[in-house]
Amino acid sequence: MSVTSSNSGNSVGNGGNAASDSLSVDLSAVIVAVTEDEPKVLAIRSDGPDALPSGRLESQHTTLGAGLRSWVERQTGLSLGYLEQLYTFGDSDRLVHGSAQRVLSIGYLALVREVRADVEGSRSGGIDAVWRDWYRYFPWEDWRRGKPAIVSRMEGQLKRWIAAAAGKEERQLREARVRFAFGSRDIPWSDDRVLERYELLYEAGLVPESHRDGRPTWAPPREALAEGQTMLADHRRVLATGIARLRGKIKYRPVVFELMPPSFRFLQLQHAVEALAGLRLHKSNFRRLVESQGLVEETGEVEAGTGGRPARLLRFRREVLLDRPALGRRLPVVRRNSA
Amino acid sequence: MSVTSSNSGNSVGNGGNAASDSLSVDLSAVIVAVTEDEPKVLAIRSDGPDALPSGRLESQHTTLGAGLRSWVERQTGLSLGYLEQLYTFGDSDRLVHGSAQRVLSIGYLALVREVRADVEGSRSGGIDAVWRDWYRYFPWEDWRRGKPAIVSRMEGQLKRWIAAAAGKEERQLREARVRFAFGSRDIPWSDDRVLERYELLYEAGLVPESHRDGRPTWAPPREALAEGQTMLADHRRVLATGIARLRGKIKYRPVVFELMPPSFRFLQLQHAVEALAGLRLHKSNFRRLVESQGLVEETGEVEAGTGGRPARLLRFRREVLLDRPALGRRLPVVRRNSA
DNA sequence: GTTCGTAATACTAGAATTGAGTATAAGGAG
DNA sequence: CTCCTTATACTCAATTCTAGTATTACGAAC
Repeated sequence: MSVTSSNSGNSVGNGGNAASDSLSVDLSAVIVAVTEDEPKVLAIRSDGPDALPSGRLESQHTTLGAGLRSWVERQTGLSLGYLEQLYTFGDSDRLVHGSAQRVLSIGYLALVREVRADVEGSRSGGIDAVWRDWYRYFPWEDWRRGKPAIVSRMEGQLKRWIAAAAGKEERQLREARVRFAFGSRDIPWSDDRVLERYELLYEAGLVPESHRDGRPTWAPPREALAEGQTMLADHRRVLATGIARLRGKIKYRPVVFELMPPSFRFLQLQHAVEALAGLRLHKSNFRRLVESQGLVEETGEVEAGTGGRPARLLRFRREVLLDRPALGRRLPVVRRNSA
Repeated sequence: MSVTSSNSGNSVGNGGNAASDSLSVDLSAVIVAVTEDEPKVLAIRSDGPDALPSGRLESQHTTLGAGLRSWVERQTGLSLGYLEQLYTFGDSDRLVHGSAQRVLSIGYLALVREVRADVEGSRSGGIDAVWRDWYRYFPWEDWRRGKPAIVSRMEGQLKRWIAAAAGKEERQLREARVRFAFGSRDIPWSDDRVLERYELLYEAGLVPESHRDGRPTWAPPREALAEGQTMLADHRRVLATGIARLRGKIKYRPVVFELMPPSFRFLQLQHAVEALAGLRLHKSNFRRLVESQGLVEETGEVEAGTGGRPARLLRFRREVLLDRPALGRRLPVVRRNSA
């Protein structure tokens, strides 16, 4: 069955070759948890670089998301809570060898409530899945303890990449992109430009993947910067997309709670957000923000033994999931009359 | 080549059938323009219902987006400016007949600067492409002249759908979903929940598509509500996704300018945003918002003959595209010291 | 050639939200 | 009992929003 009966004859790409020359579709998942104030992602370990959990799409399930869910559950024993489609990656210039086969990969972001002990290092189904701190792959993204040293080193390298541009125009473009992604005097560093930063490093040849794919726009001195662990194929790019999306989303949707245990302390919540955003937050203002939105309620219990005054325990008010207005209103909508 | 060499044996869906049982991938595009203060979408006209421009993916181009671009340009003569991937639709429960073949469809959102006269009604390449006011497909989304009558009618129907729920729990869930999507006393109607509203109407059988697919959860009285024009297959769902994304995006990224002519008046800009958002905006506050962000600059010219005092013409400051900080900062980040 | 409708632009009082703290309470360890 | 640590409560100034009003300047109708 062809979806657009009216123009099913039109193809993307010049319609030379017939039906489809060997196309395969993978699903891959960025599965995130927060354990002890550190952001974790589920990775598949092997002799080569780590990979994200992924597998071939088959026509078993009615919904793409449902398919991913049941497959992850079977393979890892994890029950995914929140699940969201990220992006479909299909650029054939990112393939290791320009094989005739195009691989589409549909990336998903999943949030799970807590790391279950039996997953850590388990090999159910022959898969060796481990929880990894995601800053292992993106050390430059963690600003909780101030600007990481690696960022300064990168900035130096990027400056050379800018200087190495072909013409003046290209040079200015590169400079603007770097300033946008990494910040500058007037532009603050923004936590959710994870993908932009990674793409820039890829283009500048500062990340092993781009050499492997054979397409850096510039070769840095010697292996100037291989910091941050590589992943298989374009998985790091998918992960960057996931982190960016999550960082963007916590700002206007109560998704953090998908990562919290059923009851938690305020500071615990704050640390979780900080872990994800890679930033430190202002304590009392964060508290006010959460309280003013009615996102949590007290369980009635307190937790002592955390080294200070005992904290009241909180739980997420599930109701708000269906109530919460977008919260990021920006346009000045007319409320009553007037123009 | 298999992307995850470490676990290439694992497939989504139980690994019964081999490689792939006939999978085809389409690209489809929601191409938006604003003409004379009305939001337009490019539709393919035929004897059946309208369709979105779409075509089979082939392995010609290195990038999915580039493929879509060149194909649309060839077919319609339109040069797409802004292009963004929307979502990959692959739910096989939305297919007209449960054929064995699964169709994935990767939706894109494109913004074009202005309706070129030669496209209106042109049939370049045998395609009959027309610009349609998008409220033709979603009449309930236009609140610029207050709450549309159709919304009140829908609310009545939805109330019955709620009442027809199986158990108490299902009933409450339905109610919460309706309140979330359509607003209520305490929850304001939110312009960007276009998809949620459409999905709800689909489930409640208030939209012809759901009967066609044979899966309404409830049959409304007689053809109670067939308002808003249908589209082919799930194209209206794709369009809803596109509108929702665009409405969400104009709030924190300067994308409207992609739809404006090179120079324009303030009120013109405001009307464009209003057309997209389906809402009226507060004039002076909108002006302040735009000005305070340095999004525009005066061209030096004025435009008379608009019925009132002549307006200074503006142009978009392209620089901000690379500068603008996210603008929707929400988290209370620590700026200096302190905790 | 004055008057009226409409649009453009300027200005503003008051409310609400934020940023950045300080002050106080209440455990546990030594 | 004193100190360290964390929790919770309050505060104050700066900024940004809301909802206006006021003024300027055309074009058209009379």
